[in-house]
Amino acid sequence: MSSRLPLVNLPVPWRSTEPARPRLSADLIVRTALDILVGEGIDAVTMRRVAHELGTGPASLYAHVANKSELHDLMYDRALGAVEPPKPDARRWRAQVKRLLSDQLAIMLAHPGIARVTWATMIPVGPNVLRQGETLLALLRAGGLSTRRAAYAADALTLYTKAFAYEAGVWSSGELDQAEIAKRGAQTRAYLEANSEDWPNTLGAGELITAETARERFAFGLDIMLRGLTR
Amino acid sequence: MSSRLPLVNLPVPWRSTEPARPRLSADLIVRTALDILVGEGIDAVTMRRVAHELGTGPASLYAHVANKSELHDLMYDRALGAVEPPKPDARRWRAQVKRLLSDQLAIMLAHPGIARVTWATMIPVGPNVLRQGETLLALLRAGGLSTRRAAYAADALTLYTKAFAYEAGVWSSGELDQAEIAKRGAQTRAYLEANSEDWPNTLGAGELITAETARERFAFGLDIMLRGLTR
DNA sequence: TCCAGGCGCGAACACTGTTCGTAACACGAC
DNA sequence: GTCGTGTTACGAACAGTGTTCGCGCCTGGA
Repeated sequence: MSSRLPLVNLPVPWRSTEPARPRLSADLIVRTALDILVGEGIDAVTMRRVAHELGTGPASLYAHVANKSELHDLMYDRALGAVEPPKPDARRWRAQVKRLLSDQLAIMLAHPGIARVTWATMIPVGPNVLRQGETLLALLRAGGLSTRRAAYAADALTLYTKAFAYEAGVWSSGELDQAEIAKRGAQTRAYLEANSEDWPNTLGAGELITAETARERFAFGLDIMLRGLTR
Repeated sequence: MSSRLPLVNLPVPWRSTEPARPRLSADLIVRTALDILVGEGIDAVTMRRVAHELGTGPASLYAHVANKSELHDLMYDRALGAVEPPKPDARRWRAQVKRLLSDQLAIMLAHPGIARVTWATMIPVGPNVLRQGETLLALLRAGGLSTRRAAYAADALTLYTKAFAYEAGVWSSGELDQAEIAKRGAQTRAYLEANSEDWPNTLGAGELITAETARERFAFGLDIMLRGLTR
C-alpha cells in the first residue's frame, strides 16, 4: 500500500523547477491534437489518441474540453492564428485578398482535413477566425463594395477557400488508398473512351484537374470571383 | 431443432406469387439508404440501420456493396440522376449554367448531408455525375471558353455548389443542436459588441449571413463567378 | 488543520464499420 | 431426378469510436 508520490511540481533540488509532465489544460490538449493532425491527418485525432499522447486516458480530457467538436473548433482557430492579416490598402485590395486567402489555404493544407471541421460548426467561434473574417470584410469594403455585397462576397470566397482546402487535403493525405483511386481513374477513363463521342469535354478535362494544377486552379477561382465582383 | 422454413418465394396458394420481402440487391439497398437519408440525414444512414430497414443484419449488405463508402457514392450518383441536363444553347449559356447548378443544389438540399460524400471520393464515379459534369463543360464551351478555362471553371463552380449545399444541409438538418447555436450566436455577438470598434464590418455582416438569405447568396456567388469568367 | 471542490482517470456503455464461418438456396450437369 | 457448386444470407464477434459514471487524489483557501 505505497502511497503514490506526486509526480509534478516536486521541489527536488537537483532537478529544474520545470515539471516533468506539464499539467493538463485546454491549451496543451489543443497543441497536442494539432501535432497529431499535422503528421497523420484529422482522422488520427481521436480522444483516445490525444489522451495517450499525454500519458493519460480519454476521460481526462473532458474536464478541459466539452467534447470532440469543441476540440476541433479550438484546433481550427489556433491553426488560423498563424495567418497574419494585412492592413487594408485601397489601391491593392485585390492582391491583398488573394494573399490572405492563399495564406489561409496554405495553413489548412499543412493541417490535412482541418477544413472539414468548419462545416460542423456553423458559427465562427474563435477570436482568430473572427479576426480573419473582419480583415477580409475590411479589404472588400476598401474595394468599394457595399455592406451587403462585401458580406456575400466574403461568404462565397471563404466557402470556396475552405472547400478547396478540404478537397486538396483529402487528396494529399493518406486518407484514401492511392492504388484504389488509380484503379478507379483507369476504369472511369476506359468507360468514357468506350463511348468517346458522348464525352468530348470530360475526356479533355480529366488530366487538367490534378494535384499538379491545384495552385493554378485555386488562383483561377479567386481571380474570376474578384473580377466578377467589380464588373 | 426445428428446421427453419424458407421465408421467400414460398409457393403458398393463398398468397400472391409476389415475394413478401424482395430479394436484396445493390439497387434496393441504395434506394432504402436514400429513403433514410431524406428523412433523417446522412448520419442516420448506417449499415445497421439500412439492414434493419430491410429486415436483415448488416453483414448481408456486403454481398452487394463493397463498403459504406461505395454505398455513399452510389447514393450520390442516384440522387443526382434526378437533375435533367439541358441542351446547350450558346445564346443563353449563362442562364443554363445557373439553372443546372441551382437544380443540383436543390437536389442536394433535399438529401441533407449528401454533399459530404463528394469529398471522400475524389473521382466522379457514377454515370449521372459524369453526365452532369459533361453537360456543365459543354455549356462553358458553348460560352466560348477554352478547354483549360472551361475545365477550371467547371471545377470551381461545382466545388462552390457542393460546399454551399453541404453547409446549408448541415445548417438545416437537425445534425446540430439549434439551441446550442443560438447560445453560441448570442455569446459571439456579446463578445463582439464588448469591443465594437474592433469589429465594424463583422457586426454589420452577421445578420446578412442567415438561412433566409441562402438562395440570394448562392445566386450572388454564381453571378460573380460567371461574370468574372468573360471579363 | 481541515475541508470542499476541482481534477485525474479506470471502467463501462452504446454505438460504429467490417469480417468470419456457417447455413440455405438456386441452378446447371449428369 | 439427384447431385454438386458457387452465390447469397446473416448471426456472432472484433476492433474501434465518443462519452459518462463514480471514485479517489490533490490543492487552495479558511
